[in-house]
Amino acid sequence: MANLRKINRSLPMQLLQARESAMALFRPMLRTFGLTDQQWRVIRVLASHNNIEAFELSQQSMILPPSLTRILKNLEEEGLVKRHSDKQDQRKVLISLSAKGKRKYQQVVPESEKIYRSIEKKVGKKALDDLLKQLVAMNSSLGS
Amino acid sequence: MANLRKINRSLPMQLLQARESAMALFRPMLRTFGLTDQQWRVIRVLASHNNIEAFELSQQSMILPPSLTRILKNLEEEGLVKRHSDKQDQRKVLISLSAKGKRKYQQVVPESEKIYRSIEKKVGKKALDDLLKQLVAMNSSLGS
DNA sequence: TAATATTACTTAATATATTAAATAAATCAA
DNA sequence: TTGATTTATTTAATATATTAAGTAATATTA
Repeated sequence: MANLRKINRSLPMQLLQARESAMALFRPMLRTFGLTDQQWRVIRVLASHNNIEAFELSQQSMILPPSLTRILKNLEEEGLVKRHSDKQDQRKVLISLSAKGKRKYQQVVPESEKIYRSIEKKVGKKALDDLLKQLVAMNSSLGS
Repeated sequence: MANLRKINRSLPMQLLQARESAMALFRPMLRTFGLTDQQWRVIRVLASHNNIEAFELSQQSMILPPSLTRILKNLEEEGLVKRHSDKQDQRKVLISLSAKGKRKYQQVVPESEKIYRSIEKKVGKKALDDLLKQLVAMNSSLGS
């Protein structure tokens, strides 16, 4: 049967595998803090914004709005985030980290940095920087 | 508050975004064939193996066994794949494409190639080749 | 300004992801 | 050869992904 390019030369597949390789190093640490990958993405974005709109948060954390709705509900129940409705525009929901959420973030940061540095060590700092640059370039040329 | 590296310099985040940028180009085409991303990954692996073990298929398609179980169940109900149990080792399940599955694959291949070439054009063939090489290198140095 | 359209989010329905536990067949060790 | 262990897969439970449809508030326009 005529074949498509070998799967190991498929860009989306290699990206998926690369992401898995990387996340596999972070995941056990996140789990010890009781966080899923997605929850950590959300908390991380929130840590650099006080009061961000749900739509913005959705974009920056790469989580679609319906998923975000449930993730925020769970994070709110755990007391890590707070939701307020925008006074100017009652359709909008503004989200921020609670004090507890900020503490959680501060706890995770150094562990995350450790792992990031171990990746830099394995892959090589230059190779990693190059890769990041290429990914950024590709993302912009694919019009993300 | 002390911050982690900017999220746009995070490797896992860039990989996620890059994959999304790429898949966004394939997804509408796959949907016109009634296929999810994962179903297509499975079919694609099956197309280059006649009779593959579930575990091997899981590895090559980057889908964990519990997800694969359901995906195969759905593909089987649609008549695209067949399952047999291994005569030598009754624990194993061997999977293959049906004639209908092969036809589906043959229909998708040229459309997929078109999209791949359009990506090559946007990103540049050399840049794309370099990126793939770096991803392969990273995957092996992270011991995937 | 009333009808329409748009925006921002949520709900619903189905598919997949993740972790743990269960099952059944094969292998190993005493 | 039997009992314990390992292997290959499935089931279960909960979380997230995706698409479509729904809701309420805001903006537009005739």
